[in-house]
Amino acid sequence: MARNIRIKVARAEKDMTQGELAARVNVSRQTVNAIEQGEYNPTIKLCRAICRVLGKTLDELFWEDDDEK
Amino acid sequence: MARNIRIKVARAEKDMTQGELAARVNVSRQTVNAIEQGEYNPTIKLCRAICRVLGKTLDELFWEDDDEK
DNA sequence: ACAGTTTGTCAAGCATTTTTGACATATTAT
DNA sequence: ATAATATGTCAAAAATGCTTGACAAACTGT
Repeated sequence: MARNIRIKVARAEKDMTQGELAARVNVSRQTVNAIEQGEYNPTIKLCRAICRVLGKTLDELFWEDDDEK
Repeated sequence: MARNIRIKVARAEKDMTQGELAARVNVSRQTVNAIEQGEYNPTIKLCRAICRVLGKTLDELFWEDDDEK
């Protein structure tokens, strides 16, 4: 699964740590880390929450052209 | 959780049944039905697969302004 | 009215996300 | 160099997406 560098960048733009983002979207820090590392697929609900906090759209943060898997 | 009428519409535009869409994205028909009924949150991977088959973007099919939850 | 297809729904079980707690490494500032 | 914060990672358990099989209700065409 692909690492999601875009979340990391968007987080940097907001000067936010993984822990802060995790708190804002009500998940554990490990979950945010795992998503950035591309270790598993979050639910659409969590993706939307992350987008709202980071001020981005689903397409900007979570679209991928290549069929994973 | 909100019913997703947009998938139903996009499916109709492609003249595709729930069963056909399910086969194309490798999930069960019940899963597609449950998503349209808004009964649970699919993973982002499944959302992307649905978007590719229906020729839509994540924002078009899966964005929601109101915080569900 | 009838047959065939599509959709909605239920329940039990399997698969994977997510949590919790913990620890090592990396980074930043003093 | 030291302390403090941030990140990466592991393992076991909890939560929830998803499957399978089945059946009723709704829709379509003949």
